[in-house]
Order: sequence, then structure tokens, then C-alpha cells
Amino acid sequence: MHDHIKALFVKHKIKHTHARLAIVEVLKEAKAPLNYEQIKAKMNLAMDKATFYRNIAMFEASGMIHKFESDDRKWYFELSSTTHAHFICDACHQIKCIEINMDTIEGDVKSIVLKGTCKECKA
Amino acid sequence: MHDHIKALFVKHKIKHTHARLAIVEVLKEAKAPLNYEQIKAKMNLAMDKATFYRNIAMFEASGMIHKFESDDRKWYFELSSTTHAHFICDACHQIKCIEINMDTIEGDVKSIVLKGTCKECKA
DNA sequence: CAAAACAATGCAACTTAGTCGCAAAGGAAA
DNA sequence: TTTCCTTTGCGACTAAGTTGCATTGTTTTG
Repeated sequence: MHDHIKALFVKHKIKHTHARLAIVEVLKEAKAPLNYEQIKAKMNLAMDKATFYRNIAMFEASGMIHKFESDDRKWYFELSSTTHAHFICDACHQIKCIEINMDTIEGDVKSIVLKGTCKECKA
Repeated sequence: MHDHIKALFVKHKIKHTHARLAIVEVLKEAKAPLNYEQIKAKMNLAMDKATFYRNIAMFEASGMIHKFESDDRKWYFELSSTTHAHFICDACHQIKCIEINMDTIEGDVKSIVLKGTCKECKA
């Protein structure tokens, strides 16, 4: 069950603690980027927010996760392995995963965030 | 000189005050999205930050400008008329304007932000 | 095993971009 | 001028995220 997660820790040279496992378990199951509140609600273990953010910072420094800010002044996190473009709808506030053609983009892209009104809300 | 700016105010049904003119003048000349600090430094008129943000909120509600958050927990603003995709480099922290093929994207896109390492920093 | 050395955690205090309430100032209408 | 509405400045406030520090947990070493 945790094999994939343990492999992630090994790959990024991060020691696995209960707190770190709990965070990554949630991120692994997530269908879209999540913020602190959302992750906290889904974790099977309570931890201080300082612990959470310190571990998140470590994950990010190692390249294991990516983060971005939505328009609500909150950080959203996701595993790097599932990185793709996101569409944040200013009407329904949902974060949706989308496909984008990035063939023409120069540089090393780590995250893409589009904002606007989604198909459903626009209709 | 201010004809274009005045037209913008008329178009979006916003009364023009000294404060509003000063903000939009800076945005009109900007080559990339700017945050409060940057706009404040370029304005020819001092104003309270509450005034600034209230006017910005009004501009945004009218569709005159767009805003997004970078990774520095600050809002960046630009005129809607000059909206295009931006690349925020995690190494040099510059915001660069880029072209993107959005033909396949459904919905009404208002802003696109890519993050990663730019061509120059990657090299 | 014991003890030193280091890493992870919890708690509370702190930081700071942005927001809000309210009173004063400005400006249009009558 | 008086009334009414809008805009502004000031200061207090908010809240996500950060930091310092003491405590606990976990390796390393003698």
C-alpha cells in the first residue's frame, strides 16, 4: 500500500515520518491540487501547521511536490509526478485539470495555472 | 495624452479621479504585470494603500484589469487589453510575457501563469 | 547500553499583504 | 448654501504562512 510513497521518499532522499507519510498519502489520492485546510481535513493524523508547512517546504525543495497560489491567498500543493495545467474558475472556484499544448514554450515548466470562467459556468 | 485612459474609464463606467488616473497610467505603460509596491514606486501621486486596493478592486470588477498571485504572496495587476500568458521564473524571479496556443482550451480564459525555470536560467 | 548528536514536532509569538470601519474631505445636484 | 453620495486617509484588523525555542524522538558513537 505504501510502497509507492516509500519509493518517493527514497527517490527524494527524505526520511519518512508519520507526519510526512500522512501528508503524501493525501496528495497521492488527490484528484486536484489541495490547500492546507483540505489536506488537514483528509489526513488520518493531526499535526501542527508548522510541522505541515515545514514538511511541505522540504518536499518542495526536493522537487517532490509543486505548489502555486490560487486567487484565495492560499497555497495549493500536488505531487510533481501528476503535474499538469489547471483551470481555476472564477465562478464555481473549482480547480480543473486540463491539457495544454506546450510544444512552443521555452524553458522548464513546472506549473501552469489558467484563470477565467469554465465551460460549465460560462454556459 | 490621457485620451486612451479616459476612454477606458468611460468604457467601464468608472468615474476618473486623480488616484485612479495615476494607477491606470502606470499600468498602461507597464511591460509586465506589476504589484502594489512596484506601482506605488512608479506613480506620480501618493495615495493610501486602502485607496489603491479599493480602486483596483473596482477596476477588476468592471473587467478593466486582471490580477493574479505570483509565488511571493503578492497580487500582480495588468490591463485586460494587454492580457497574455506569463512565465514566472523561479530562479531570476522575472515575469516574462509569452505566446501560447490556446485553441484547444474550453472556457473563457482571463489569465495564464506558467512557473518554472526560464530558458536563460536553465542554460 | 549509555550518552552525546542530530532531526522532527508542538506551541506560541510573529510577519505582512491585503481588508475593513469610520470619520473627514470632495464633488454633483437642487 | 444645504443635502446627498462618493472617494479618500487613517488606523485597527485579518489570516495564511513563518519562525524561535523548548521538548521529544531517533540515530550515531564510545
